[in-house]
Amino acid sequence: MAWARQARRNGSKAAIREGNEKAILAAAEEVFADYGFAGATTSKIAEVAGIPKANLHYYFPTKEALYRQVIENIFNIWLAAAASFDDCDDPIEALTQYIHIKMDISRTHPKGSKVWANEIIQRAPMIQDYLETTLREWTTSRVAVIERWIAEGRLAPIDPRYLMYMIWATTQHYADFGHQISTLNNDHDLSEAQFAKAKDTVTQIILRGIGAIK
Amino acid sequence: MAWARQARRNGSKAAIREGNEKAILAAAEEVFADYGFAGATTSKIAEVAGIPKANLHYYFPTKEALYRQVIENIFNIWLAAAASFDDCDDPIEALTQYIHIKMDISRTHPKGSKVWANEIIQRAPMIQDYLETTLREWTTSRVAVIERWIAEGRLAPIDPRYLMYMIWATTQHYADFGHQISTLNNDHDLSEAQFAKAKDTVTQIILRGIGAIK
DNA sequence: GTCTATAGAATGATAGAC
DNA sequence: GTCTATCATTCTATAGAC
Repeated sequence: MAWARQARRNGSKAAIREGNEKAILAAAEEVFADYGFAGATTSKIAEVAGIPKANLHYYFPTKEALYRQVIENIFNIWLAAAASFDDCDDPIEALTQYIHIKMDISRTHPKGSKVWANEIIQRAPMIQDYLETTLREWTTSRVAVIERWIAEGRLAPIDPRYLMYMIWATTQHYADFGHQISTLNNDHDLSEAQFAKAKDTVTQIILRGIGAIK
Repeated sequence: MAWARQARRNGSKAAIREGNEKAILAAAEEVFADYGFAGATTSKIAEVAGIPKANLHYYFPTKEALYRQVIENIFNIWLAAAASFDDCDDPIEALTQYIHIKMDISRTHPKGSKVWANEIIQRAPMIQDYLETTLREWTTSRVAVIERWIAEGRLAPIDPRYLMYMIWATTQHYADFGHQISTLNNDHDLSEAQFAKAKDTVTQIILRGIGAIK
Protein backbone atom coordinates (compact mmCIF):
# COMPACT_ATOMS: atom_id res chain seq x y z
CA MET A 1 0.00 0.00 0.00
CA ALA A 2 1.60 3.17 -1.19
CA TRP A 3 -0.16 5.42 1.31
CA ALA A 4 1.01 3.40 4.28
CA ARG A 5 4.62 3.48 3.19
CA GLN A 6 4.41 7.18 2.64
CA ALA A 7 2.68 7.68 5.97
CA ARG A 8 5.42 5.92 7.85
CA ARG A 9 7.97 8.04 6.02
CA ASN A 10 6.48 11.43 6.65
CA GLY A 11 4.82 10.97 10.05
CA SER A 12 1.16 11.01 9.12
CA LYS A 13 -1.66 8.47 9.41
CA ALA A 14 0.02 5.10 9.98
CA ALA A 15 2.93 6.60 11.90
CA ILE A 16 0.55 8.54 14.10
CA ARG A 17 -1.51 5.42 14.63
CA GLU A 18 1.55 3.45 15.63
CA GLY A 19 2.71 6.05 18.09
CA ASN A 20 -0.69 6.48 19.67
CA GLU A 21 -1.33 2.77 19.97
CA LYS A 22 1.97 2.37 21.77
CA ALA A 23 1.21 5.19 24.16
CA ILE A 24 -2.25 3.81 24.87
CA LEU A 25 -0.97 0.28 25.46
CA ALA A 26 1.70 1.51 27.85
CA ALA A 27 -0.83 3.60 29.74
CA ALA A 28 -3.33 0.74 29.81
CA GLU A 29 -0.75 -1.66 31.22
CA GLU A 30 -0.06 0.77 34.02
CA VAL A 31 -3.67 1.54 34.87
CA PHE A 32 -4.86 -2.08 34.62
CA ALA A 33 -1.98 -3.11 36.87
CA ASP A 34 -2.97 -0.49 39.42
CA TYR A 35 -6.73 -1.01 39.43
CA GLY A 36 -7.58 -4.33 37.78
CA PHE A 37 -9.93 -4.56 34.82
CA ALA A 38 -13.10 -3.46 36.58
CA GLY A 39 -11.41 -0.70 38.54
CA ALA A 40 -9.52 0.81 35.64
CA THR A 41 -11.31 3.60 33.80
CA THR A 42 -10.90 4.56 30.19
CA SER A 43 -10.59 8.20 31.12
CA LYS A 44 -7.69 7.42 33.46
CA ILE A 45 -5.98 5.45 30.71
CA ALA A 46 -6.52 8.27 28.25
CA GLU A 47 -5.19 10.77 30.78
CA VAL A 48 -2.01 8.73 31.36
CA ALA A 49 -1.59 8.27 27.60
CA GLY A 50 -2.03 12.02 27.16
CA ILE A 51 -4.96 11.92 24.75
CA PRO A 52 -8.68 12.70 24.95
CA LYS A 53 -10.87 9.81 25.98
CA ALA A 54 -12.72 9.78 22.65
CA ASN A 55 -9.46 9.11 20.84
CA LEU A 56 -8.80 6.07 22.97
CA HIS A 57 -12.09 4.62 21.78
CA TYR A 58 -11.14 5.47 18.25
CA TYR A 59 -8.06 3.23 18.50
CA PHE A 60 -9.49 0.53 20.75
CA PRO A 61 -13.25 0.26 20.43
CA THR A 62 -13.81 -1.26 23.86
CA LYS A 63 -12.04 -1.40 27.20
CA GLU A 64 -12.04 -5.18 26.91
CA ALA A 65 -10.23 -5.19 23.55
CA LEU A 66 -7.52 -3.01 25.04
CA TYR A 67 -7.22 -5.26 28.06
CA ARG A 68 -6.86 -8.41 26.00
CA GLN A 69 -4.08 -6.80 24.02
CA VAL A 70 -2.18 -5.96 27.22
CA ILE A 71 -2.62 -9.49 28.58
CA GLU A 72 -1.49 -11.06 25.31
CA ASN A 73 1.68 -9.00 25.39
CA ILE A 74 2.93 -10.27 28.75
CA PHE A 75 1.84 -13.80 27.98
CA ASN A 76 3.89 -13.79 24.77
CA ILE A 77 6.91 -12.44 26.60
CA TRP A 78 6.71 -15.33 29.05
CA LEU A 79 6.25 -17.85 26.28
CA ALA A 80 9.35 -16.59 24.53
CA ALA A 81 11.28 -16.88 27.78
CA ALA A 82 10.10 -20.45 28.11
CA ALA A 83 11.68 -21.35 24.81
CA SER A 84 15.10 -21.02 26.36
CA PHE A 85 14.04 -23.78 28.70
CA ASP A 86 14.15 -26.19 25.75
CA ASP A 87 17.42 -25.13 24.23
CA CYS A 88 19.38 -27.33 26.52
CA ASP A 89 19.09 -30.79 28.04
CA ASP A 90 21.14 -30.16 31.14
CA PRO A 91 18.74 -29.61 34.07
CA ILE A 92 21.09 -27.31 35.94
CA GLU A 93 21.68 -25.09 32.95
CA ALA A 94 18.09 -25.17 31.69
CA LEU A 95 16.49 -24.37 35.04
CA THR A 96 19.08 -21.73 35.92
CA GLN A 97 18.45 -20.09 32.59
CA TYR A 98 14.67 -20.24 33.00
CA ILE A 99 14.69 -18.83 36.53
CA HIS A 100 17.05 -16.04 35.54
CA ILE A 101 14.94 -15.00 32.57
CA LYS A 102 11.76 -15.10 34.61
CA MET A 103 13.40 -12.94 37.28
CA ASP A 104 14.58 -10.49 34.65
CA ILE A 105 11.09 -10.19 33.21
CA SER A 106 9.77 -9.40 36.69
CA ARG A 107 12.30 -6.62 36.79
CA THR A 108 11.64 -5.26 33.30
CA HIS A 109 7.89 -5.88 32.98
CA PRO A 110 6.40 -5.66 36.47
CA LYS A 111 3.20 -4.04 35.25
CA GLY A 112 2.38 -6.77 32.76
CA SER A 113 2.96 -9.37 35.44
CA LYS A 114 0.57 -7.54 37.74
CA VAL A 115 -2.14 -7.41 35.10
CA TRP A 116 -1.77 -11.15 34.65
CA ALA A 117 -1.87 -11.73 38.40
CA ASN A 118 -5.04 -9.66 38.71
CA GLU A 119 -6.64 -11.66 35.93
CA ILE A 120 -5.80 -15.01 37.51
CA ILE A 121 -6.87 -13.89 40.98
CA GLN A 122 -10.22 -13.04 39.43
CA ARG A 123 -10.36 -16.52 37.89
CA ALA A 124 -9.41 -15.53 34.36
CA PRO A 125 -12.74 -14.15 33.19
CA MET A 126 -11.15 -12.90 29.97
CA ILE A 127 -8.37 -15.32 29.15
CA GLN A 128 -9.50 -18.73 30.32
CA ASP A 129 -8.94 -19.94 26.74
CA TYR A 130 -5.18 -19.29 27.03
CA LEU A 131 -4.99 -21.28 30.22
CA GLU A 132 -6.80 -24.24 28.75
CA THR A 133 -4.84 -24.35 25.50
CA THR A 134 -1.39 -22.80 25.29
CA LEU A 135 -0.50 -22.83 28.98
CA ARG A 136 -1.80 -26.33 29.58
CA GLU A 137 0.12 -27.75 26.62
CA TRP A 138 3.28 -25.89 27.51
CA THR A 139 3.15 -27.13 31.09
CA THR A 140 2.49 -30.73 30.15
CA SER A 141 5.46 -30.87 27.82
CA ARG A 142 7.85 -29.35 30.38
CA VAL A 143 6.60 -31.62 33.10
CA ALA A 144 7.53 -34.54 30.86
CA VAL A 145 11.06 -33.22 30.44
CA ILE A 146 11.54 -32.83 34.19
CA GLU A 147 10.12 -36.31 34.79
CA ARG A 148 12.70 -37.72 32.43
CA TRP A 149 15.48 -35.92 34.28
CA ILE A 150 14.21 -37.46 37.49
CA ALA A 151 14.00 -40.90 35.92
CA GLU A 152 17.61 -40.49 34.81
CA GLY A 153 18.56 -39.77 38.41
CA ARG A 154 19.64 -36.22 37.70
CA LEU A 155 17.09 -34.65 40.06
CA ALA A 156 15.50 -35.69 43.33
CA PRO A 157 12.06 -37.30 42.90
CA ILE A 158 9.85 -34.25 43.35
CA ASP A 159 6.56 -33.62 41.56
CA PRO A 160 7.47 -31.41 38.58
CA ARG A 161 4.20 -29.48 38.69
CA TYR A 162 4.81 -28.19 42.19
CA LEU A 163 8.35 -27.28 41.22
CA MET A 164 7.01 -25.30 38.28
CA TYR A 165 4.48 -23.48 40.45
CA MET A 166 7.26 -22.66 42.86
CA ILE A 167 9.37 -21.12 40.11
CA TRP A 168 6.45 -19.08 38.81
CA ALA A 169 5.42 -17.96 42.28
CA THR A 170 8.88 -16.99 43.42
CA THR A 171 9.96 -15.14 40.31
CA GLN A 172 6.69 -13.31 39.71
CA HIS A 173 6.58 -12.30 43.37
CA TYR A 174 9.36 -9.80 42.65
CA ALA A 175 6.99 -8.06 40.23
CA ASP A 176 3.59 -8.54 41.83
CA PHE A 177 4.69 -7.90 45.42
CA GLY A 178 7.44 -5.48 44.47
CA HIS A 179 5.85 -2.76 46.53
CA GLN A 180 5.95 -4.88 49.69
CA ILE A 181 9.56 -5.80 49.01
CA SER A 182 10.50 -2.15 48.54
CA THR A 183 8.72 -1.17 51.73
CA LEU A 184 10.63 -3.85 53.66
CA ASN A 185 13.79 -2.51 52.02
CA ASN A 186 13.22 0.82 53.79
CA ASP A 187 11.11 2.23 50.98
CA HIS A 188 13.76 1.75 48.32
CA ASP A 189 13.44 -0.40 45.23
CA LEU A 190 15.97 -3.22 45.25
CA SER A 191 19.28 -1.99 43.85
CA GLU A 192 20.86 -3.84 40.97
CA ALA A 193 23.16 -5.58 43.43
CA GLN A 194 20.31 -6.56 45.71
CA PHE A 195 18.30 -7.88 42.83
CA ALA A 196 21.25 -9.90 41.60
CA LYS A 197 21.58 -11.35 45.08
CA ALA A 198 17.87 -12.22 45.14
CA LYS A 199 18.15 -13.90 41.76
CA ASP A 200 21.13 -15.89 42.93
CA THR A 201 19.47 -16.88 46.20
CA VAL A 202 16.32 -18.05 44.47
CA THR A 203 18.27 -20.06 41.92
CA GLN A 204 20.47 -21.67 44.55
CA ILE A 205 17.67 -22.66 46.89
CA ILE A 206 15.65 -24.22 44.11
CA LEU A 207 18.53 -26.07 42.43
CA ARG A 208 19.83 -27.35 45.72
CA GLY A 209 16.30 -28.11 46.83
CA ILE A 210 15.70 -30.46 43.91
CA GLY A 211 19.07 -32.11 44.29
CA ALA A 212 20.54 -30.68 41.11
CA ILE A 213 23.50 -29.18 42.98
CA LYS A 214 25.07 -29.82 46.39
CA MET B 1 -25.51 -4.03 79.38
CA ALA B 2 -28.65 -5.95 80.14
CA TRP B 3 -30.23 -5.31 76.76
CA ALA B 4 -27.25 -6.74 74.85
CA ARG B 5 -27.23 -9.92 76.88
CA GLN B 6 -30.91 -10.32 76.35
CA ALA B 7 -30.58 -9.54 72.65
CA ARG B 8 -28.00 -12.25 72.17
CA ARG B 9 -30.28 -14.65 74.00
CA ASN B 10 -33.46 -13.99 72.09
CA GLY B 11 -32.18 -13.10 68.65
CA SER B 12 -32.91 -9.39 68.46
CA LYS B 13 -30.76 -6.28 68.06
CA ALA B 14 -27.21 -7.29 68.96
CA ALA B 15 -27.66 -10.84 67.71
CA ILE B 16 -29.05 -9.56 64.43
CA ARG B 17 -26.17 -7.12 64.14
CA GLU B 18 -23.62 -9.86 64.74
CA GLY B 19 -25.18 -12.15 62.17
CA ASN B 20 -25.49 -9.44 59.54
CA GLU B 21 -21.97 -8.17 60.07
CA LYS B 22 -20.62 -11.67 59.60
CA ALA B 23 -22.61 -12.18 56.42
CA ILE B 24 -21.49 -8.82 55.06
CA LEU B 25 -17.82 -9.46 55.86
CA ALA B 26 -17.93 -12.87 54.20
CA ALA B 27 -19.60 -11.42 51.13
CA ALA B 28 -17.17 -8.50 51.05
CA GLU B 29 -14.16 -10.82 51.22
CA GLU B 30 -15.49 -12.71 48.22
CA VAL B 31 -16.36 -9.69 46.11
CA PHE B 32 -13.17 -7.75 46.91
CA ALA B 33 -11.17 -10.88 46.04
CA ASP B 34 -12.94 -11.16 42.72
CA TYR B 35 -12.86 -7.51 41.65
CA GLY B 36 -10.36 -5.60 43.78
CA PHE B 37 -11.33 -2.55 45.78
CA ALA B 38 -12.19 -0.26 42.89
CA GLY B 39 -13.98 -2.94 40.91
CA ALA B 40 -16.10 -4.24 43.76
CA THR B 41 -19.49 -2.60 44.16
CA THR B 42 -21.49 -2.25 47.30
CA SER B 43 -24.61 -3.53 45.56
CA LYS B 44 -22.81 -6.72 44.57
CA ILE B 45 -21.61 -7.22 48.13
CA ALA B 46 -25.12 -6.62 49.45
CA GLU B 47 -26.52 -9.06 46.90
CA VAL B 48 -24.06 -11.79 47.91
CA ALA B 49 -24.77 -11.10 51.57
CA GLY B 50 -28.47 -11.34 50.86
CA ILE B 51 -29.47 -7.92 52.15
CA PRO B 52 -30.59 -4.63 50.60
CA LYS B 53 -27.80 -2.28 49.73
CA ALA B 54 -29.02 0.38 52.15
CA ASN B 55 -28.59 -2.05 55.03
CA LEU B 56 -24.99 -2.61 54.12
CA HIS B 57 -24.36 1.10 54.52
CA TYR B 58 -26.18 0.97 57.81
CA TYR B 59 -23.63 -1.55 59.17
CA PHE B 60 -20.54 -0.25 57.39
CA PRO B 61 -20.82 3.44 56.57
CA THR B 62 -18.37 3.36 53.66
CA LYS B 63 -16.96 0.82 51.22
CA GLU B 64 -13.51 1.70 52.49
CA ALA B 65 -14.34 0.88 56.12
CA LEU B 66 -15.63 -2.51 55.05
CA TYR B 67 -12.51 -3.13 52.99
CA ARG B 68 -10.16 -2.29 55.81
CA GLN B 69 -11.97 -4.71 58.08
CA VAL B 70 -11.54 -7.51 55.53
CA ILE B 71 -7.85 -6.76 55.10
CA GLU B 72 -7.26 -6.63 58.84
CA ASN B 73 -8.83 -10.06 59.24
CA ILE B 74 -6.43 -11.87 56.89
CA PHE B 75 -3.46 -9.93 58.21
CA ASN B 76 -4.25 -11.00 61.76
CA ILE B 77 -4.60 -14.62 60.69
CA TRP B 78 -1.13 -14.49 59.18
CA LEU B 79 0.32 -12.80 62.23
CA ALA B 80 -1.08 -15.53 64.47
CA ALA B 81 0.45 -18.15 62.18
CA ALA B 82 3.77 -16.41 62.47
CA ALA B 83 3.76 -16.84 66.21
CA SER B 84 4.31 -20.56 65.78
CA PHE B 85 7.53 -19.63 64.05
CA ASP B 86 8.89 -18.44 67.39
CA ASP B 87 7.78 -21.35 69.54
CA CYS B 88 10.80 -23.35 68.67
CA ASP B 89 14.51 -22.80 68.12
CA ASP B 90 15.14 -25.68 65.78
CA PRO B 91 15.27 -24.30 62.21
CA ILE B 92 13.95 -27.48 60.64
CA GLU B 93 11.00 -27.69 62.93
CA ALA B 94 10.25 -23.96 62.98
CA LEU B 95 10.40 -23.51 59.21
CA THR B 96 8.47 -26.70 58.52
CA GLN B 97 5.80 -25.55 60.91
CA TYR B 98 5.64 -22.08 59.40
CA ILE B 99 5.44 -23.32 55.81
CA HIS B 100 2.76 -25.84 56.72
CA ILE B 101 0.60 -23.28 58.48
CA LYS B 102 0.99 -20.79 55.64
CA MET B 103 -0.03 -23.48 53.15
CA ASP B 104 -3.04 -24.40 55.26
CA ILE B 105 -4.16 -20.78 55.40
CA SER B 106 -3.95 -20.61 51.60
CA ARG B 107 -6.27 -23.59 51.56
CA THR B 108 -8.72 -22.32 54.17
CA HIS B 109 -8.66 -18.57 53.44
CA PRO B 110 -7.94 -18.14 49.73
CA LYS B 111 -10.21 -15.14 49.40
CA GLY B 112 -8.52 -13.16 52.15
CA SER B 113 -5.15 -13.89 50.57
CA LYS B 114 -6.43 -12.61 47.24
CA VAL B 115 -7.69 -9.38 48.76
CA TRP B 116 -4.27 -8.86 50.29
CA ALA B 117 -2.55 -9.65 46.99
CA ASN B 118 -4.74 -7.16 45.16
CA GLU B 119 -3.94 -4.52 47.72
CA ILE B 120 -0.17 -5.04 47.44
CA ILE B 121 -0.27 -5.18 43.64
CA GLN B 122 -1.92 -1.79 43.78
CA ARG B 123 0.84 -0.54 46.06
CA ALA B 124 -1.09 -0.69 49.31
CA PRO B 125 -3.14 2.49 48.95
CA MET B 126 -5.15 1.59 52.06
CA ILE B 127 -2.80 -0.33 54.34
CA GLN B 128 0.64 1.12 53.82
CA ASP B 129 0.73 1.80 57.57
CA TYR B 130 0.63 -1.96 58.33
CA LEU B 131 3.54 -2.59 55.99
CA GLU B 132 5.65 0.11 57.58
CA THR B 133 4.97 -0.84 61.17
CA THR B 134 3.83 -4.36 62.02
CA LEU B 135 5.09 -6.18 58.95
CA ARG B 136 8.45 -4.41 58.94
CA GLU B 137 9.07 -5.14 62.61
CA TRP B 138 7.96 -8.73 62.30
CA THR B 139 10.24 -9.32 59.33
CA THR B 140 13.27 -7.71 60.94
CA SER B 141 12.99 -9.87 64.04
CA ARG B 142 12.64 -13.12 62.06
CA VAL B 143 15.50 -12.20 59.79
CA ALA B 144 17.64 -11.88 62.91
CA VAL B 145 16.67 -15.38 64.03
CA ILE B 146 17.54 -16.91 60.68
CA GLU B 147 20.83 -15.02 60.61
CA ARG B 148 21.70 -16.53 63.95
CA TRP B 149 20.91 -20.02 62.66
CA ILE B 150 23.24 -19.37 59.74
CA ALA B 151 25.97 -18.07 62.03
CA GLU B 152 25.62 -21.25 64.07
CA GLY B 153 26.19 -23.25 60.91
CA ARG B 154 22.74 -24.81 60.94
CA LEU B 155 21.73 -23.33 57.57
CA ALA B 156 23.56 -22.49 54.36
CA PRO B 157 24.54 -18.81 54.11
CA ILE B 158 21.57 -17.47 52.18
CA ASP B 159 20.05 -14.02 52.60
CA PRO B 160 17.13 -14.53 55.02
CA ARG B 161 14.97 -11.88 53.38
CA TYR B 162 14.93 -13.63 50.05
CA LEU B 163 14.15 -16.90 51.79
CA MET B 164 11.21 -15.25 53.53
CA TYR B 165 9.89 -13.80 50.27
CA MET B 166 10.19 -17.23 48.72
CA ILE B 167 8.11 -18.80 51.48
CA TRP B 168 5.47 -16.11 51.21
CA ALA B 169 5.37 -16.29 47.43
CA THR B 170 5.21 -20.05 47.21
CA THR B 171 2.61 -20.62 49.90
CA GLN B 172 0.32 -17.74 48.91
CA HIS B 173 0.52 -18.82 45.29
CA TYR B 174 -1.75 -21.74 46.15
CA ALA B 175 -4.43 -19.23 47.14
CA ASP B 176 -3.85 -16.35 44.75
CA PHE B 177 -3.19 -18.48 41.65
CA GLY B 178 -5.47 -21.32 42.72
CA HIS B 179 -7.55 -20.91 39.62
CA GLN B 180 -4.55 -21.40 37.35
CA ILE B 181 -3.49 -24.45 39.35
CA SER B 182 -6.97 -25.94 39.10
CA THR B 183 -7.09 -25.32 35.37
CA LEU B 184 -3.75 -27.09 34.93
CA ASN B 185 -5.16 -29.90 37.07
CA ASN B 186 -7.81 -30.50 34.38
CA ASP B 187 -10.27 -28.07 35.89
CA HIS B 188 -10.36 -29.74 39.29
CA ASP B 189 -9.35 -28.17 42.57
CA LEU B 190 -6.39 -29.97 44.10
CA SER B 191 -7.61 -32.98 46.09
CA GLU B 192 -6.60 -33.34 49.72
CA ALA B 193 -3.93 -35.82 48.65
CA GLN B 194 -2.60 -33.54 45.93
CA PHE B 195 -2.50 -30.59 48.29
CA ALA B 196 -0.65 -32.65 50.88
CA LYS B 197 1.85 -33.59 48.19
CA ALA B 198 2.26 -29.95 47.20
CA LYS B 199 2.81 -28.97 50.80
CA ASP B 200 5.39 -31.67 51.22
CA THR B 201 7.17 -30.80 47.98
CA VAL B 202 7.37 -27.11 48.88
CA THR B 203 8.69 -27.88 52.35
CA GLN B 204 11.28 -30.34 51.09
CA ILE B 205 12.63 -28.12 48.33
CA ILE B 206 13.01 -25.16 50.65
CA LEU B 207 14.54 -27.05 53.57
CA ARG B 208 16.94 -28.91 51.32
CA GLY B 209 17.59 -25.69 49.40
CA ILE B 210 18.82 -23.88 52.50
CA GLY B 211 20.88 -26.82 53.66
CA ALA B 212 18.69 -27.68 56.65
CA ILE B 213 18.21 -31.26 55.47
CA LYS B 214 20.07 -33.52 53.05
C1' DG C 1 -33.30 -2.54 62.31
C1' DT C 2 -35.46 -2.61 57.27
C1' DC C 3 -36.01 -0.98 52.74
C1' DT C 4 -37.86 2.01 48.72
C1' DA C 5 -36.67 5.79 46.29
C1' DT C 6 -33.41 8.82 44.76
C1' DA C 7 -29.70 12.32 44.81
C1' DG C 8 -25.30 13.40 42.82
C1' DA C 9 -21.18 11.88 40.75
C1' DA C 10 -18.67 8.95 37.56
C1' DT C 11 -18.58 5.48 33.94
C1' DG C 12 -18.15 3.34 28.92
C1' DA C 13 -19.14 4.66 24.71
C1' DT C 14 -20.80 7.65 20.66
C1' DA C 15 -22.26 11.65 17.60
C1' DG C 16 -20.81 14.89 14.79
C1' DA C 17 -18.28 19.27 13.86
C1' DC C 18 -13.56 20.21 12.56
C1' DG D 1 -7.17 11.62 12.85
C1' DT D 2 -8.97 15.05 16.72
C1' DC D 3 -12.00 16.49 20.26
C1' DT D 4 -16.21 18.73 22.53
C1' DA D 5 -20.52 17.61 24.06
C1' DT D 6 -23.50 14.29 25.59
C1' DC D 7 -26.28 9.93 26.26
C1' DA D 8 -27.48 5.99 28.90
C1' DT D 9 -25.97 3.50 32.66
C1' DT D 10 -24.11 2.51 37.01
C1' DC D 11 -21.92 3.88 41.15
C1' DT D 12 -21.66 5.32 46.39
C1' DA D 13 -24.28 7.02 49.69
C1' DT D 14 -28.44 9.00 52.01
C1' DA D 15 -33.29 10.45 53.17
C1' DG D 16 -37.19 9.14 55.25
C1' DA D 17 -41.33 6.08 55.70
C1' DC D 18 -42.18 1.84 58.14
